Amino acid sequence: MGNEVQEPRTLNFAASLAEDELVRSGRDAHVTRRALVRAARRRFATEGYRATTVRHIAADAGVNVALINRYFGSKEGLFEACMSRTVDELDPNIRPRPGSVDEVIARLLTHVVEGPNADDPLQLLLLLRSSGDENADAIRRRTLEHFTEQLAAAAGWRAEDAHSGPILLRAQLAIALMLGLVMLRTATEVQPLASASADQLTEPLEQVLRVLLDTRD
Amino acid sequence: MGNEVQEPRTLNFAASLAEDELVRSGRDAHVTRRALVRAARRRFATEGYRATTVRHIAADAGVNVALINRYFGSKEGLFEACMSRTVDELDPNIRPRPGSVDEVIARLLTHVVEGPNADDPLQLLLLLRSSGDENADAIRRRTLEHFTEQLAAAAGWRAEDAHSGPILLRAQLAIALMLGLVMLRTATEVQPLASASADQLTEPLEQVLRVLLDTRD
Amino acid sequence: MGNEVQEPRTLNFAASLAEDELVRSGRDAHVTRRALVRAARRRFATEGYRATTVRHIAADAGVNVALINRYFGSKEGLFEACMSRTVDELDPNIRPRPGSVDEVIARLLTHVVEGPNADDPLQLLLLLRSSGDENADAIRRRTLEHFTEQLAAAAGWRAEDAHSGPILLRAQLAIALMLGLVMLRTATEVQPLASASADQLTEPLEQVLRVLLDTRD
Amino acid sequence: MGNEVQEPRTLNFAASLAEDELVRSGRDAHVTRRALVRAARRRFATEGYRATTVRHIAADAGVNVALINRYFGSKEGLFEACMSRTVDELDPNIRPRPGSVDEVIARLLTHVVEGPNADDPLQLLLLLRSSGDENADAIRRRTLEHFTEQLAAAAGWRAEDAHSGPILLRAQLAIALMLGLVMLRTATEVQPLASASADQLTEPLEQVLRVLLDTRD
DNA sequence: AATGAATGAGGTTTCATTCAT
DNA sequence: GATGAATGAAACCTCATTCAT
Repeated sequence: MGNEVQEPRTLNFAASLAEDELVRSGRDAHVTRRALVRAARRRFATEGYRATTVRHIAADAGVNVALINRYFGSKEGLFEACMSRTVDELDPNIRPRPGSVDEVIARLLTHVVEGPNADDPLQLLLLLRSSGDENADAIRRRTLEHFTEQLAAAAGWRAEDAHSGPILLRAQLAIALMLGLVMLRTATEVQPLASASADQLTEPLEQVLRVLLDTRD
Repeated sequence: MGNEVQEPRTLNFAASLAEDELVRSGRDAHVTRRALVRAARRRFATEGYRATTVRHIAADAGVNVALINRYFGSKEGLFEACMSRTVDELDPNIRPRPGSVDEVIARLLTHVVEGPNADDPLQLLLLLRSSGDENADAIRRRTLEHFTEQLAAAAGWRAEDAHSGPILLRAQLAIALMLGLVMLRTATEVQPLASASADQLTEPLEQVLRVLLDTRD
Repeated sequence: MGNEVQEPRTLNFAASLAEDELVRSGRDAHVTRRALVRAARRRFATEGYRATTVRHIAADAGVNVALINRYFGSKEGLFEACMSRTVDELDPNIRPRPGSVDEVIARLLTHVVEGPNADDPLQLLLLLRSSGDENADAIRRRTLEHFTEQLAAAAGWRAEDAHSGPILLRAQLAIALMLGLVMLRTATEVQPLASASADQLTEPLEQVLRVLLDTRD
Repeated sequence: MGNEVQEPRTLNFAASLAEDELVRSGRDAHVTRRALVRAARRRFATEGYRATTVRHIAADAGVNVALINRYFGSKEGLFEACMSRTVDELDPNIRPRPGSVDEVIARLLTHVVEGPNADDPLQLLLLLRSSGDENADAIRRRTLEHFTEQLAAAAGWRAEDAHSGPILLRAQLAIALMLGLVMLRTATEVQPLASASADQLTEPLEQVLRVLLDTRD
């Protein structure tokens, strides 16, 4: 009564959670935690930290609000948890593996424009969202810089090579492009980008990324 | 824990306002309004709509909080005013003028990386910040799309030419890059991008923008 | 801008002020004071003290808000002035004059249901409105009691006659009826009372008042 | 001067609440809601909507202010709840039952001057208080008109009888009298009405009501 | 382990009032 | 004498959090 939680306009948060996490049988701390993190990540990424209320998150996850404090101590604690999990999931994807620059670019594109998991691009957005929490923000910044180095490394950057400085910057520009792209597609939903297909995006993006990252002559 | 309004760590908002606006002579509505819009734009752009409090804005501008409501009706009204002013100032800069694509690119770079006015890049960020206010958000989206078309037009796009669809998308990718870039430099302040000089950025950016926008064979 | 004063739904306050008081030539303290009191009385009577804002009053009177404080010290001071003026204007009307009870009743009816001046009934309402101001409220109560005694006197009440106590009570019931009537007609605007004509009201009211006040056997 | 919230001088709000509602056992939403409605009704009725602050209501009820919003959404929501409850409690009392006009009059008198529950008369006052809330005000007016018809029906009024129009008006005059009476006794507390006993009031009131409502020749 | 009631801090806004011009 | 800018107090409301069950 006078208490309803108004739903956002464009994303149905709860609906997109895996069913086994939303419809929980009742008492399983582990499952509850995961459901909360998942719900929180979507909200934080798309709406920002301050605009996200813990009640929304709890409602999305289908659990009681008080559990957020019980499990994560505070809203900021939950944000940190989201960030850490994002980092954990991101890390294996960006680790430079044997393979040419082309392969790195392909992996990046997959993650950003045609991820099988719809949450993949959202994880990137989380790296832009500040919570004001010192700890989380430190993680956030460190992750972005780490990400930059990984990408640069795949493009031939060597920390000990003073000459390769520009590569770092170029890698970061690539990241800037990806972040801007996801932002416009997901949070801002501006056309025609928001409804562009993976096919339409692949060509120009590949071109740009190659210009930035491919240093072979 | 968690609830105090923390002062931003990296930007000294009030200090960076033009002195003639901070040290206000006293009673001049016009000056006060401008001081408020300036202060608000910085806050909104760097911290987002929700995280920004009217008290902070007023403090930055050196005036009483109530004046925000007096002059702009509400926080949302102030946001709209910021947006409108941004649109007004942005528009002449992005209008396609006689000149090659190169010139457009040059103007864009100037605005983003070496603007004489330190607030220039911030204006772009406003275009990413949602306020929840229907009106302002509509303006925001429309501006982004208008911006896209202007940029595309400079690159040879013609609305009536069905074949030039991809150009629109490419122009928007250029915008995504610019927005991501400003975001990382200004709000996130990630290294090495945040402290990169205009010189360092110009070359790779020019290259990328030309790949995206220059359709001459 | 964002500053408009919204007008009430049913009464056009400013419009009903005498023209010579609204369209003031400029600088005449006396006229300004009267315009303010008139405007204030309407607002206070119909909307209550707290719901009335000094800005509305000033707008109705067509003068600057600050003048209220200049002339009356405060909102409460203005309320007191309204009350006093109401008392002054009411007093001669209720003074028992030579004549039978019938005449008193006739005068009362005239004042309440067919006053030539549309503001007459409103003055009564003011006697119900509390401002929280000690002074004004004392005046208010005293006036009501004085009013009661005057009416009772006309009906044959003598202060020194212990037996005539009930007459006082009956007179006050008559006042209660008048106040309730004006309230329902003016502030609440409930049908069919609000749109009943003087003709329709006269008969039943006369009957009731005679029952209450006419003690002749 | 002027701005402090002054405590009412004559009614001790909290003290007059039933003890079981003030000394709340602790955590029972149902009890809390009722305590809030009770406290609110007293304040709204005696001081009016605008002059009543939610803090006062919460203090009277002995609970935290935020609960008003939790349970009723807003101050206006609480007002609506008060109104609805008043309507519900009033309705059975005014429904015309088999019996003569005399009986209706007796019931009315009981409610107004010798109600076993001291809050009974206050409920009537709520019908006079406007909140500015469209919804509540519509209910308010409708209730008054419904009340009029019920009373008129008991006095022989038939909707389909064109000749009985005056009865409606007479019934409404009876209501006006009751409202004015309660107003003067409760909110204004003017003497001698305020301290008159039920006995003293019964005779004149009965007389008047019979004149208004008894249409038997 | 989980729930829902309750709290307190802080946000936006309104408004009477005072200050300069 | 009059105006409009500016102020500070307080009102309503939201929300993260804690308390009892």
